[in-house]
Amino acid sequence: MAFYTKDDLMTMIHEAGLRATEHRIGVLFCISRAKQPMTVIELIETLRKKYNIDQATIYRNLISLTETGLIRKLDFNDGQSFYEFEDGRMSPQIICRKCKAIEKVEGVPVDIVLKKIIAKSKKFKVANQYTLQVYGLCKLCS
Amino acid sequence: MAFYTKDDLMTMIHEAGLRATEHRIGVLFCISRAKQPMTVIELIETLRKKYNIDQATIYRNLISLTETGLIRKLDFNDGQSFYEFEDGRMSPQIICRKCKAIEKVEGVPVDIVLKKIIAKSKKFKVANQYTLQVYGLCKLCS
DNA sequence: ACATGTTTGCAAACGTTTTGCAACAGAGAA
DNA sequence: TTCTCTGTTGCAAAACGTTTGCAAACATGT
Repeated sequence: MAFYTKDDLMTMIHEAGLRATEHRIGVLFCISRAKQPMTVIELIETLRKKYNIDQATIYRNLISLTETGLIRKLDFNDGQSFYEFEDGRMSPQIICRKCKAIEKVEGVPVDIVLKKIIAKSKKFKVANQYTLQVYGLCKLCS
Repeated sequence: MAFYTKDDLMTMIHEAGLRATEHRIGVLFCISRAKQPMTVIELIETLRKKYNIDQATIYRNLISLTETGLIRKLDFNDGQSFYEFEDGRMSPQIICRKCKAIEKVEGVPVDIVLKKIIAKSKKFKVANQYTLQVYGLCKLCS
């Protein structure tokens, strides 16, 4: 897990073609230091306390940071949206049905399956992103 | 793709421990005959026209039918919820970023990857469901 | 420091989903 | 068939997460 300084993030934001405002850096910093993908609710609560950022600003920053590829949006099947720092490596996640804990499982060769899916598909011949979510009960809840 | 009569569906609903009301059968029938997973908006529109069902009733039926495992809820990363008939076989889907077309790709051995994920996981040892969504551009849009 | 276009806060609007309640209807028993 | 009990429905209102319009504030390049 990367551990960027605010200066690092500022540079990334500039390179993405956005202005490095205090609030935008704050949003990105918060997401980059989170141990798990964060819900919008968590982000609003945290950022309002820490930097007194308006929720509209947070939503707008989540959009701009997602569009420029600095963060990634995740949707699980419960209506909530999660955001995580974009580290360039997409990985499958396991989600606990009970406590909603999310574990990112790295180092699993998903590409092979993706290729098979595209090969079997009738309507697609190119695909560049995926989400693989596994649902179960974590050791603490089972 | 299964092709159930309303009587079939009535039996399924009974076996799920729910009352087979005209409206609940209607909702399940509509979903079971759909060629693609349907959005809630589509369902509300269709069912209001066809059976004059209130939207609150539709939402409540989607919940009860999902809870009893007769239908399945799908979330893609665009905020909309989709529902499809539960045929017991979970399959990966490819979604077109542009036209939002969904193709269900059957016959791909995903289980192998799932086992690897669980094997690598630190917090989980059991998992029973997954969603695998691949994003790209379909042949018509690319 | 200035000029430019971006970003922000506020409040209001928006679309989807949920709720409370009284009326209704399905399923089993009499 | 009729009765009874409980699950289900319609309606309207509320709740919820997200988006918008606008004027003020700000970041960046000159």
